Amino acid sequence: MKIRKEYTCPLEIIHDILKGKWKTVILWQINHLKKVSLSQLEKDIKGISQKMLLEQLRELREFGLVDKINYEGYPLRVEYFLTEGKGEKIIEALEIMQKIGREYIEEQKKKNTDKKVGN
Amino acid sequence: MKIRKEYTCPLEIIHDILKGKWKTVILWQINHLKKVSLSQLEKDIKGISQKMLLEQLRELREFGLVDKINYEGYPLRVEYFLTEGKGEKIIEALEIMQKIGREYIEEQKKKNTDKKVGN
DNA sequence: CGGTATCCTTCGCGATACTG
DNA sequence: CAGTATCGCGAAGGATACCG
Repeated sequence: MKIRKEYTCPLEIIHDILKGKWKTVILWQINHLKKVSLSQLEKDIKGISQKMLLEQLRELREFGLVDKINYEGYPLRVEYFLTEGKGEKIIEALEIMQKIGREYIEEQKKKNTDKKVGN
Repeated sequence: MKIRKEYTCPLEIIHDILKGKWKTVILWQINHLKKVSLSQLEKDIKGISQKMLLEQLRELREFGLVDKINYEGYPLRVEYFLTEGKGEKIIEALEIMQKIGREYIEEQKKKNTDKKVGN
C-alpha cells in the first residue's frame, strides 16, 4: 500500500496521485476508451506489465479517480472507467499539462532546426 | 540530466514534469511567493534538502516552467519565478488537482467519523 | 548565499511464476 | 481473462562535505 494513512496538504496527494511512471498514461487511455477491460489496456499501453497495470489501477481506484465493474460468469470480465467526479476532473488537468508538453516539443524542434540552419 | 533527448508524446513529458517528490510543491510555493530566493524556498518547503531543491529547480527551468535572475554583487542573490507562458499555465492544472486532493481528504474524514459513530 | 559532488539507503518497477 | 506473490536491479532521494 502506497497510500498514506492521512494527508494534511492536498498537494501531497497530487504527488501520490500522479506518482509512478504509468498513472497519467493509464488515466489518459481510460478516458479515451471510456470503458475498457484489463487486457485492452495492457495491449494499448505500450511496455506496461500486467503487474504494474493492476498495481496502478488499484491506487487510482483508492483515490477515487477510477472505478470498475466485475461481470459475473466465464470468461471473467471487468470494465474500468473514470469516476464522474474526480476522474473526469483530472483529465482537465492532464489536458492542460499535455498542451504544455506540446509547447515544449515545439520549442525543442525549433531549437534543433535553428542549430542546423546556422546560429 | 533526467530530461530525455527527445519526446514523441506530450504525455511522457507530463510524467517527467511532475516526476519526483518535490516538483509540484516547489511550483506551488513559487506561485505563492511570485519571486523568491533559494533560501526562502528552503525555509518554506518543509523537509526538502538544498540539493533536492536545486536539482528540481534546474529541471523545472529546463522545461521552461521556472526561470531565475542572478543579481550581481555580494552577498549572492537570485530570484526564482514562474515563466509567463508554461509556468503560469501549469498552476491551473495544479489547482484542479489540488481540489481533487481536498475532495479526497474530505471523503477520508467522513469515512473515519462514520466508523466511529457506528456501523 | 547559491551551487556542486559524493556516498549510501530506500523504493519503484520489471521479470517471472502461480491462482481462481 | 483477471489478479497476487516474490525477487533483484537501478534510479530517486537523503545526508554531508566542499567551492565561488
